[in-house]
Amino acid sequence: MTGLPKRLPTISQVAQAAGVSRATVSRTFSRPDLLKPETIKRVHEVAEKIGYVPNQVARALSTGRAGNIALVVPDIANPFFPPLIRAAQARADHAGYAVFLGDSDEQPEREDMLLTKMAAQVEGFILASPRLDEERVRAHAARRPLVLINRDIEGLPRILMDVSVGIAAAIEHLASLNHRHIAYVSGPPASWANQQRQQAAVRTAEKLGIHLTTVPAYHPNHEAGRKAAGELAQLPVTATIAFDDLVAQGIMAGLADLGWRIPQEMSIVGFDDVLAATTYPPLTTVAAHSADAGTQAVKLLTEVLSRGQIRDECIIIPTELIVRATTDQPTKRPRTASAEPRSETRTESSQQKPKRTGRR
Amino acid sequence: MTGLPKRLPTISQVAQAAGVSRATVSRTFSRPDLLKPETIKRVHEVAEKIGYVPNQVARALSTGRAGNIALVVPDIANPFFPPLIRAAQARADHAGYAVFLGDSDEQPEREDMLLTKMAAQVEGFILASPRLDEERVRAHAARRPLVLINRDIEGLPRILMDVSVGIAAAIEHLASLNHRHIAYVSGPPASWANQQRQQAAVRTAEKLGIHLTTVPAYHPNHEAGRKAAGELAQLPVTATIAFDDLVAQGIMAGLADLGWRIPQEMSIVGFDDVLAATTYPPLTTVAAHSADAGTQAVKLLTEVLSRGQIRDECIIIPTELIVRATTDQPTKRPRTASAEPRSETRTESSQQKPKRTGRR
DNA sequence: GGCCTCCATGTAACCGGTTGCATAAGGATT
DNA sequence: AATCCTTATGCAACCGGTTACATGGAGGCC
Repeated sequence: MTGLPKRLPTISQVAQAAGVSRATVSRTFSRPDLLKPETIKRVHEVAEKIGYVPNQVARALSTGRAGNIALVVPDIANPFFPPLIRAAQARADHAGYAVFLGDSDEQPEREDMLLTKMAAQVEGFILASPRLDEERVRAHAARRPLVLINRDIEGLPRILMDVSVGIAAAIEHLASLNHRHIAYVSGPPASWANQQRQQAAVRTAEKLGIHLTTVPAYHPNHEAGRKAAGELAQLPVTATIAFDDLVAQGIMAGLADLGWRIPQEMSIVGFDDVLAATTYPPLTTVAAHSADAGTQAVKLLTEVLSRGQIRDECIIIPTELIVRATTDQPTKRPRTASAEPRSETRTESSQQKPKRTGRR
Repeated sequence: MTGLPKRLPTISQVAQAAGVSRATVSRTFSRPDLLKPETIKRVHEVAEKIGYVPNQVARALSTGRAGNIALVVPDIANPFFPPLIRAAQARADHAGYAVFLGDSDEQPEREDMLLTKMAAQVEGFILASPRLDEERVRAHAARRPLVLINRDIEGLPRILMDVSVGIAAAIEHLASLNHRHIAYVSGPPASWANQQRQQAAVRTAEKLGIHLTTVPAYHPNHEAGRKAAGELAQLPVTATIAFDDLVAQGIMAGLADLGWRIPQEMSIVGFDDVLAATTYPPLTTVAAHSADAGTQAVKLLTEVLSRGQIRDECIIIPTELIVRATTDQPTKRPRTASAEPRSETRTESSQQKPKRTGRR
């Protein structure tokens, strides 16, 4: 048990020890071009010895530039975000900014609170998949430059993902494999991302003359997918597109519990490509390139910060189908008469299979 | 394209508009007990109208208390950390602190840099699984209170996981299922966590008279596990304990590629319980309760901050075996003569199975 | 009524940097 | 030698809060 660390060394201490003014020490670290090389050297030596590092807080107060940007996400634990966060950090670092990360826990009020508290400590905001209503987002954008990811609010710079390309590719891929009736397992109905994906799916299916049934999953996680599997098993579909990879993985587990083989008895397509290569079998999915979104957001924000102008820019990140091992031609189910109408029969048969009972 | 947001409203503007001094406005937000209720009300109204929020940066400069704590992790994308981060945030929030998150990308130098840059903006540090050498860690601890997670440096407050209990339980569990020869697939040899786990495994195996073989995986990820699976398949082991869940999942995928059935032909135990319920079959694992570690770390740090004393405290978080569906009694492999010596034969036979060829 | 206390608020210094302006020294120009 | 320019550095105000201390008015007490 010891006392707390004393205060950090200050510019005054360095100035005194080096026999120069505070201004000179300050310039050593911010505008060395104004000083004699030997002065710089001396100050650096003294600073090193004392353990002085410029105080970012004081610097922020006097310059108004904190050297930080805020990145707010709804849930760090959702695997969609970590790659985005890493990429954002890397890019921010590159531009001399540190990233202040906030997790809103999916709650709009927490999002609001975080933005308010952070406002003075950061130069700008990046809001990923914000849950806040448009009016509040605009209010925050009026205080600090703000870039949106996965949310389309006119007049604000934003990074969007063009889901339609990827979804269309996925459905075309399934169609070419001879699937004629597929399901879309949705995410949170209120989510902007879900609306985009669902609409794109409906539109493409219509165009290709494919029968599409929507099954709700509400929460975008494994468990919801697992539950949805039960419902899927009763539908006459041979392929499923899930809201995201987590849901897809849950569906795979749920169907496996019912004894279904993938992709033979059900083709599965995920979305986001965040788990993709780690599932078994490796998941066919629509890659959303979330890391790119993080990079682009920071790039856009730092441009706004340095140019002093807000650009009503909208950067679209293309999505892309990645075919792995969960999609294949539909096969007639060996255990039910192939042409037999549907659900009841199929459900029964799948329930006859021995069910795994690992505890959860 | 519009101009940047103007400066944030300041205390002076509020003071002027409310007809009081700056001190009074300040007290409205920090020591309201000193003021008349009606004054508070008036100031609040004015502040609300102007959109004033106390500037954390200025406050930090004058009080020396930033209201932030730093949490540095080696890799956000490793699923071990997000739950820890969330829990830490929640607890910090509770205590009135915001969390400044840094990702060191597993690089000691980045870790060093982050801590240096953040020093003035935070009141204390939490270092999760730090890669920095002990001397540097001590140097940072001398500047700001610091709590370690998963690293045992004497004299510093730290949160450790008692891996031995969980590992012992895992091996006893396997022993009781009649496994006599098991493998430990290690993580990074230099990692403190890996050393702990490996030692515990060796010790327990010895005590129970179980034959333990170590297989290196170097990187703690899915791919490394997948590679290790090839090696495992050639060993006469019937069960495997992996460095973490990611590696375990990779092993499962790798073995599945070779046509092995789990748990019938190989029992698998993971570590950390970060994926556990989402794999298929659900993974038996040693839960490390990483979220608890986050909570405890923040709790310890805030205590240190408010008591003004550093406690050389070491909080041990117990680990616990969670049995799911990847462990069972070893069965004789149906495709090889059960008593037959080993590897070559077994390897051949597994390669006869049709191999899945999803592209990666 | 005079004095003391207490309460609510104002005054001004301070936190640790940055930066516009002033100044001094040295060199070049004429 | 006087003037001017350039370069290197110091001086002091400022960023937006906090807080020790000062002040003034109201109420209590003898």
